[in-house]
Amino acid sequence: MDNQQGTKMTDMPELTERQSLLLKLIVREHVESTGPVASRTLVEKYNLKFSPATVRNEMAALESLGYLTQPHTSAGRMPTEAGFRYFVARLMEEQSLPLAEQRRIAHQFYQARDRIESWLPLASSVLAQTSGGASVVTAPRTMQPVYKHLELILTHGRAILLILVLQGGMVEQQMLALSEPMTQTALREAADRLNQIFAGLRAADIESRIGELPSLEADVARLVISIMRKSEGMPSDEIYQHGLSELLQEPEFVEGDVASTSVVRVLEERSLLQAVLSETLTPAVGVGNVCVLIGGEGRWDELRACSIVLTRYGVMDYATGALGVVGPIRMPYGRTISAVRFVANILGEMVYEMYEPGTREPLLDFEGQF
Amino acid sequence: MDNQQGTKMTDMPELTERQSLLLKLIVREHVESTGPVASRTLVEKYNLKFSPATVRNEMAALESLGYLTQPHTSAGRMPTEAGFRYFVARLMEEQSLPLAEQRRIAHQFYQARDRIESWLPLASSVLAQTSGGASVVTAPRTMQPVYKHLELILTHGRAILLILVLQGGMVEQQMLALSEPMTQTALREAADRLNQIFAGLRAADIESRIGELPSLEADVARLVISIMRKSEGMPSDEIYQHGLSELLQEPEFVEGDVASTSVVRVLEERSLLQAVLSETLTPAVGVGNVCVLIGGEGRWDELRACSIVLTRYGVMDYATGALGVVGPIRMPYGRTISAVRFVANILGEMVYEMYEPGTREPLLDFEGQF
DNA sequence: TTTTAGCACTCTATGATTACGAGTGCTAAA
DNA sequence: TTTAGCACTCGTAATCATAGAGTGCTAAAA
Repeated sequence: MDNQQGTKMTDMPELTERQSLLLKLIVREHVESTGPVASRTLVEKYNLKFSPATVRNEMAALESLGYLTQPHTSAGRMPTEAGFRYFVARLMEEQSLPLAEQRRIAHQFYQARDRIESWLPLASSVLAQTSGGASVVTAPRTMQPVYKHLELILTHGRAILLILVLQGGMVEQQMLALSEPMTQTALREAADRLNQIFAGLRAADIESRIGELPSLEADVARLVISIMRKSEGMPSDEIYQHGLSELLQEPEFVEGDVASTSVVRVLEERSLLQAVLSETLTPAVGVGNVCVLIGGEGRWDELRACSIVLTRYGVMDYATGALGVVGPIRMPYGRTISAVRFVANILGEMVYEMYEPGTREPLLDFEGQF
Repeated sequence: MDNQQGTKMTDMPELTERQSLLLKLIVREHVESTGPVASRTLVEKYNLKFSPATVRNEMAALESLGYLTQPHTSAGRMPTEAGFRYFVARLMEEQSLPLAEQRRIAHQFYQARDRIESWLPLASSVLAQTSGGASVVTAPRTMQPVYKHLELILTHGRAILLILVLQGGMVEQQMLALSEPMTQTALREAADRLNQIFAGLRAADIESRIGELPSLEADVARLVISIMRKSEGMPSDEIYQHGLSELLQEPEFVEGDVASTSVVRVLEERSLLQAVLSETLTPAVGVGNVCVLIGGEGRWDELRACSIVLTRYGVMDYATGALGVVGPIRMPYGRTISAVRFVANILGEMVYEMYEPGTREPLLDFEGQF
């Protein structure tokens, strides 16, 4: 199970069992306390069978392996990014959400089932609350968009508003300018003709039939194709987020320093966010697979101070979006990963019902649950 | 000209000419320097005809009127919120944007004219850059929405996706559940019938004709009415913002304190933001009127640390949105107000062209300018 | 060979003390 | 009414001493 990305497992030296235990405890303790953790504290708090001195020796070993650091000579140790990575890859056990919380969340989604437009904001707010970090949710996009309906609306002289409805109810709109003025009636007829020909087709199919069309329709068709193509590659730019203010209260961000500013910038600058989302998710991991980026992984400077837990949701090869949590590097990964996976599953289920309804057993039987 | 809201002008005691001058200079200086300003500094920097001692006397007077404060006994004075309010209402002169900047901005909008979906993000980013604060732009909403086109898409059993296109190209979507299953063809026919009857009508008109319809169509029509009604009152929940990270770098927010957190929360919590936007804008000020909220005006706790410069844009009684800048109380109001007004004008122009094209002289002749 | 007790050492955090300087308020004279 | 002069206040920065937390090392114990 390779839920790490960009880090080869083989890079990681083996640890003895005791070292593993200690690293695990140090991470746990550090996540709780925020600060460096001391040998004595560990021994006392976890009733270890060996002495602080032994712990110190092991700590020194873990430090020379690059998994721990000291802020200064006479402080305790805290995990490095590599330490967290090792932890996530090898030591962490997933902490699934308490059943009561799962039910509460499922119930919220159940109640929102008819209001499509509220799905993503809900997912975002649930994720933020559950994880304590800032959540990010992108709208699902079809990998192979299917034409459903086109609407052409005259706005001004030769200016037209084009509204394209794709299978699954996604709506894209764009303006275009005609080479010569037309009446609304003529436009309507043109749209109807295109709708008859193109309904149910993909971009490639439409392209192959452009030759048959008169020039106006052909122009429109080309625009339609470009819109459909655009949605193939990138994640949607419809992005929902929540919980930034809570995130900024985390001790590592109160410094008002470069750290916090860069996090805000990541969440604000959509292009940057999209880059992270898409580059991470392109090497498609399977459904249910969650991807963890720790400290920007050396690739994103703005993320140096934080970690991201990400996954795709939706129906693979059909319509997927991304969904994740941004938090401090010192993050309760086990819990966050569960939360992300859980919300992704519910949301995926709802999207699935929407696309190819009633053909598979739901992961979560909403109706049965209440 | 009453561009202040919620503060009666008559509350404001008269100031002597010299006091006005000093308040003006103190505000200007404080905005520049961030800190309290000293009597000596003022005299030297602005070559005043009177001595620091005189300035101190006047300052004491202004302080007892409530327009100035001292952080501590031996510091200079800085304006209070009331001081800023007086400044904005009486002393400030608007500083219109440099012509070059106006041109640059107009050019950007001109280039984006065909991509409707980029208008608001562009407005938002321009506003943030120009003002140095965080910008907020809501999508325009029609006060009296006009039905244009309806689309019913079968998704699953009795579940339907309803897409409603309003005049001006606004698109609303919602799910609904039918009482009994139907085919896509039947739905299409129903939608076509409704489209024929309702095209060009308002909610009230539609309501009066519900009686004529068979039950399915009547159900759908009721939903359509509720959607149209919803858009009458509140500002759109489609909100664009930009520049938060820059705002958080302002000295009053680097403290990572309550102040900065509450600002982030305001911008994040849409319901709160909508409350501010709508309550402020309901007592409709005329086009071109800009509204200034200083320090939350005692009504919004979360805004205590900041000011908002807001205006409506669009076509009154037809389709309007809100647009504004959130910044520190210590804000260059003259400049910000100009920026807000300028962007609102351009955006209003574009919306106008879209709604009722070619019938009035454009405020900004895009094409002529390049 | 591994573990551990003991101790010296290092570094930070905290508080007290001091000195400095910026800016005012007041008074008395112009 | 204005202003020069001066005492006074208060915050900031620097310096210093101290306490305490935690380690690293050494030598003894297991």
